Amino acid sequence: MHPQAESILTRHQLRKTTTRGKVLSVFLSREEALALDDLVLKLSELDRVTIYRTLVTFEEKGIIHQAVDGSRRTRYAICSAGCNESAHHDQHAHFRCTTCDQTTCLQDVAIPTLKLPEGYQVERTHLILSGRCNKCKGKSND
Amino acid sequence: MHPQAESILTRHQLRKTTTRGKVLSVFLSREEALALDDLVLKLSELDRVTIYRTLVTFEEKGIIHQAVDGSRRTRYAICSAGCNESAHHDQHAHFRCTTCDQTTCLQDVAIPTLKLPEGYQVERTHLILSGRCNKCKGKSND
DNA sequence: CTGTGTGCAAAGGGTTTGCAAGTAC
DNA sequence: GTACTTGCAAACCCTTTGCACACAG
Repeated sequence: MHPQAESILTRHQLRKTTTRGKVLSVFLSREEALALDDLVLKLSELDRVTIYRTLVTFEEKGIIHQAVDGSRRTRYAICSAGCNESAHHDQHAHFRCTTCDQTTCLQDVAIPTLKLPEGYQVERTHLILSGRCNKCKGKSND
Repeated sequence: MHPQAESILTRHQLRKTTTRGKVLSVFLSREEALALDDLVLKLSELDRVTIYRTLVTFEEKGIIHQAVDGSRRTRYAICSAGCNESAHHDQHAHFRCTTCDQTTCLQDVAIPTLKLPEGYQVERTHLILSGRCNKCKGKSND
């Protein structure tokens, strides 16, 4: 198992299983928000539901968090060092390509501080840009 | 039929049916982004699929647009005067209450202009605040 | 009268749960 | 050995499509 993956599992008091190691490695290797299907595709030897439950566990432990991207699928991104079960530091925007349906973390686009309206207790903020990514720019609209 | 609803249907060259009148009235009466279920609940005399298709038609004509809110349901909000089939002016944030699952249009919270990263062709921007609304603030976490 | 709209039935796509066998510790 | 994990089957929720009847223009 990837040493970084192992250390994450230890830190969060989770058993070091092959499945968890593999799922974590995928998250560690890319700056993308991944949907269940993405993982199933990359880890075809694993059962879909097992991956699903691994994601649920990781989310509960604060290892990953959901990244709202305006698509129908639930996507997850790995938490930064500052995240834990109760608080997440994911204050950057996400870009969703409507052509290839890939969601990228835009680490450089911070979510600006907003004048919050009264009467709302805001817990999370999501900033989503959607359109076409570099790869899909040239493609036709079909 | 609500005169404003009638004028909207005329303007978009749609037949003035009872269903469309009723659906439009609901949108005109509130500053909320509505999911199919919300409409089915309020218009229980109408068929679910009929309402669904009405929403599809309205969206195609640029009468309503989808409001991304991070929930599983597709929600729609009525377009402002400046909207049409191809361009939407929905540059305000949305607040989603994770307790009552209601989504409000925050007309006063404009989406700030962002320094867009290179290589992305951005078409739409969504800003979502989630947490608890005024009504749900006091409620327990269960 | 003709083409659009509506209702009912059923299929699709993604997520979630139940249960028994397998594995970390 | 025991509690946690995994795999397979199936339920669920919401959205979408097919088809026949109803209605606006």
